[in-house]
Amino acid sequence: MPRRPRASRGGSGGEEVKMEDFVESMLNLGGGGEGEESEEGEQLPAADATQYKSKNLDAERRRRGRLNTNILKLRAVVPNITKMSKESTLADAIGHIKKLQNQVLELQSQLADSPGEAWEKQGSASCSESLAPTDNIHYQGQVELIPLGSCKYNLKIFWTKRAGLFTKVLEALCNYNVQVLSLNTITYYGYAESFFCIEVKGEQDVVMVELRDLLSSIVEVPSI
Amino acid sequence: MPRRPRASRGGSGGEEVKMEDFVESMLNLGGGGEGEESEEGEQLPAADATQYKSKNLDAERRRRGRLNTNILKLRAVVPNITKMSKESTLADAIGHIKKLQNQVLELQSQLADSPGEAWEKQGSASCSESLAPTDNIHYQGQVELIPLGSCKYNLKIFWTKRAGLFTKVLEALCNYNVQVLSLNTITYYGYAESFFCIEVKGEQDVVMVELRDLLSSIVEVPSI
DNA sequence: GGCCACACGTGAACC
DNA sequence: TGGTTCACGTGTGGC
Repeated sequence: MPRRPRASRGGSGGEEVKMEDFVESMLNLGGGGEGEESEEGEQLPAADATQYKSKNLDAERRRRGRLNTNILKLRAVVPNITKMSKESTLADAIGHIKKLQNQVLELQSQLADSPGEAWEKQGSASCSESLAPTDNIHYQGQVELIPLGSCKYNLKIFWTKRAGLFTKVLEALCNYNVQVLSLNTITYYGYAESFFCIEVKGEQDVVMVELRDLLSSIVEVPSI
Repeated sequence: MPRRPRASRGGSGGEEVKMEDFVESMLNLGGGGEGEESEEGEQLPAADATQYKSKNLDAERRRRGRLNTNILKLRAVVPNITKMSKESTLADAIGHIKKLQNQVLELQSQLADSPGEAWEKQGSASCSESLAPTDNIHYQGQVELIPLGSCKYNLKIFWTKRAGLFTKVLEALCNYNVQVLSLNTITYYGYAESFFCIEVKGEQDVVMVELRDLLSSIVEVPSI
């Protein structure tokens, strides 16, 4: 029963070919080499010796091909692959995403020239320029999250006042198990700017970027 | 043939459970429901009617479980998932990794370019300083609730800063379905005073006094 | 020969 | 209704 030949996993003899959707090319065998291995024909008493392909045989083949192609592409963008297997490829991708997100956060904080100790000293005058570091994502820097120390962050939010908006921000902070160490809010006509000094307890891992994006989606002006 | 039930993909009725290696828990069925469907026993002429589990049945089950767990974890760290499917999850992860890498590159270049340029970036400058404390406010009525109009109140809270205290206040406000219209907080060494302008939605009935008492019990100093 | 990772075909559930 | 996605059990090749 000639199965599809395996793609010679790297393992010890690391080949590291620039494999790019070559799986698709492997699927081009069409309907050529079919109709053999006539054994145990039991399902239907039709005269043909073939296996009565089960309605979605090639569709499933194609789906598997696409999935494997995506895994290969994923393996191509992740720098350090530990083991040449699907499972570890996914695990490495997860770790890489987390590392990249933390790196972005750290770089943004460095770029924002955060006067960290001035803010941590609660009570002293604090002056900050809320600047949009990069208009990288769709929101224009209305939320900034700047790491301070171990689990502490400065959180700056600039918004236009709307009904129930601050409540949603509070709910988001509650849901992410965030302790608010201090908060300063200034409000002027129609606008408000809040400066949180927050602390997170457990594995903050990557959830801080999630929290930042969530807050951004909350305070961003609704698309007119 | 009772297969494993499917995990009710999000799609329209999005549930968004915090799924974390719940796949592993689903794999704990062990070797319980086996031994049925005795049809076409052709492989070995043993007397038992069971299917002669092919030596690596549960190993394969475990492998599938690990792989699905990793896909779920991957879906957890990627912010915007388009479709709740394995293939698009991997595709989104690939796109997200590429975007993050470009973002890191851009941030690094911006950081390396001119360190003093951050001040010239666009953005509304804001400056806030906390007031000098007039250290004569020792009123033990730490919570004041002043009705303003229909459903609006002024809420003044004075407290000594403690860990997690403000979070509890926020939770209390959330639980009482309170909309925060505006908030000003001033903090000085060890103390903070917050001025909420809040609004309650539905039948506020008597709950406002409940809320005030709850807040008082939260912010009151622990009896030494 | 056991273990591990994989590809395969298939029934079933969901649009 | 098909089309699509999924889990399942199994065969097989490489350590």
